Amino acid sequence: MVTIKDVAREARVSTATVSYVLNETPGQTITPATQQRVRAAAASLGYAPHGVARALREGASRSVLLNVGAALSGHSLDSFIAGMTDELRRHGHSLLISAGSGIPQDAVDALRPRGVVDLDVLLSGASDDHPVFGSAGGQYAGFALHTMTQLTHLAERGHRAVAFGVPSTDDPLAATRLEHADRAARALGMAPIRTLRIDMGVDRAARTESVRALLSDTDVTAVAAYSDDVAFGVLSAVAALGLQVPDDLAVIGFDDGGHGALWDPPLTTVRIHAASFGERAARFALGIDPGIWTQSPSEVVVRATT
Amino acid sequence: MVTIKDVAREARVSTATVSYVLNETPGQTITPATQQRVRAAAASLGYAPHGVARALREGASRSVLLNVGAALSGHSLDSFIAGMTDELRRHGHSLLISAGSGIPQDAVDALRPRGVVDLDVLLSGASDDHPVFGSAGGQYAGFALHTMTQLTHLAERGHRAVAFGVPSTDDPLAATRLEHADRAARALGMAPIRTLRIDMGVDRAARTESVRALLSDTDVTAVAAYSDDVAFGVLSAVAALGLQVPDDLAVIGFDDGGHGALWDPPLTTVRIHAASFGERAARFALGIDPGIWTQSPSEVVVRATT
DNA sequence: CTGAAAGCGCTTACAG
DNA sequence: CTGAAAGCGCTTACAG
Repeated sequence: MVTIKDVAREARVSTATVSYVLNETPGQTITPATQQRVRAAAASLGYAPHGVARALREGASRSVLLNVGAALSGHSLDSFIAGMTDELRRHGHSLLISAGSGIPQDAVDALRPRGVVDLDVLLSGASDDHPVFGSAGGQYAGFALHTMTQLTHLAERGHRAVAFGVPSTDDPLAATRLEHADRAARALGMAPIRTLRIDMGVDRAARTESVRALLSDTDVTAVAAYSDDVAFGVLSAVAALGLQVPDDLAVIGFDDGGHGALWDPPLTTVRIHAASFGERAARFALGIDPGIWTQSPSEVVVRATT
Repeated sequence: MVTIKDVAREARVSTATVSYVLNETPGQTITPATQQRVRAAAASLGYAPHGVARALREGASRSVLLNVGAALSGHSLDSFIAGMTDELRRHGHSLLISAGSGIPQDAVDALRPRGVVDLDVLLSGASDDHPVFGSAGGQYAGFALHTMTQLTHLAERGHRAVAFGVPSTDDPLAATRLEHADRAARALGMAPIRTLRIDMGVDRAARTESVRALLSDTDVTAVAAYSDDVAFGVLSAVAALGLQVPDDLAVIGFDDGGHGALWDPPLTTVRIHAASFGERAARFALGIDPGIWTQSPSEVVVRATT
């Protein structure tokens, strides 16, 4: 491998000069001729700085660690990661990813990332004024904001009594999401939210019974689902009951996975602009101002179930 | 932060001794009493080795870079990553992930991973005898093997003329997968595979027409789909045609995403044991023998569409 | 049985 | 305007 010493020898300068030129260190006064020689030497030798040596010297590697957490599911993750990767690369950094509960200390010790972000923490939206996930000056952050998008659509269609559909299996995020929904419903002047638990297995009968009970026991006219998958479960139950969507019950999914368009009827859902979140997360981790939102963080994809 | 020097001072030994003890360097002869002192000092100070310094000295960091590639979709990725992470951790390594086409050189320069794996390359299954993805002594590797699982199921149900359903949008993996399917069909004594292109947007009419044409122009009795999503598209077209699954046309998905169980009728599909692949990929990257398969790499989840 | 020292490849005060 | 040197925190021949 070629090191800074090789470049220095080739350009007939010291390693310090090579470092100054290649890093464009401010406040230096290297003559253009020397700079030229250094750059030419670096290029001809194919020099690439040794990131680990640099990290040792600087105290941190040019990387950011993202923990995607255990709670995660949903289709926006891919684009979140893509957005974060792109923005990080623009600043000369790489993305490291871990998956589990909490930031893995061994990875931090091994790679010394410059920044760290834990999606589990961010997505729970504990802090409404978070620089990454907060709306521009608004009251809702992260998933709370997207849930607001979801419920607002229902409110605009005239629904006043709504249920939030969650998987009947334990999901660590379900309780948080339910809170978001209830808060959004109240803010929109709706009745307190109901909970609809949907069996996500092959037990169609259980799903059908849950929806039947909801319809007969309450005056709920719409279901906001935890995910597109939960929405599919509700949809199949409504069909099994011989009822119509959206007339007998409106349904809206969450975190558009694309296949909602294939369902019959095609599923209305919330599309999360996760790439923007990823970019903001990257800037936040690097200590750069994320700036103001240039687009809405989420929007409703209207298809046929509302 | 606490360094090896601090531990050495606390234990009243040199840094070399600390290193030997903590790394259990073979061929050393440190007295149990000294070892005891060193370990106690390290524990009481909460010492954790500085991975970057170690990486500089050793020439590589204790990490492996996984590029998940552009071609990727499918639900087995999460468990692949989880499996790889777990196995790596068992060997004291961390997983770095990038997403794009090809291994990002800047990340390699920055982190100097000990190993590198490119999923795009592995999944195309170019090499049948690959230590990670090859079947135990068999002829099929990676996705080729799973496609074999998929087609074998159809053959066992008596199907002789089969179509492979791909998204009509360009997908870099589609051509490769189609080859796998054709190869599997021939090996199973079936007719050469047909191609069924499925529009994945809201254009239900296009999907219906594709399936209608397939049924009227050929003697195909079953569709092996590129993904569960493609299978859903076929299913909705069959329903729109007023036909029955599996009697008029059998359908099998690929890479079980769970929501196939919610469809009506529930989708038969192929479950890929991706965590095992992840573990093997980790061992391969570290230069450890992956060993023989302890379970089949993929299996058919029989539900109601075949 | 244990310690002093070199060196991995950089960056950055400091000297001239 | 540029160079010699220290130092980031480790590991590992080598000496004793």
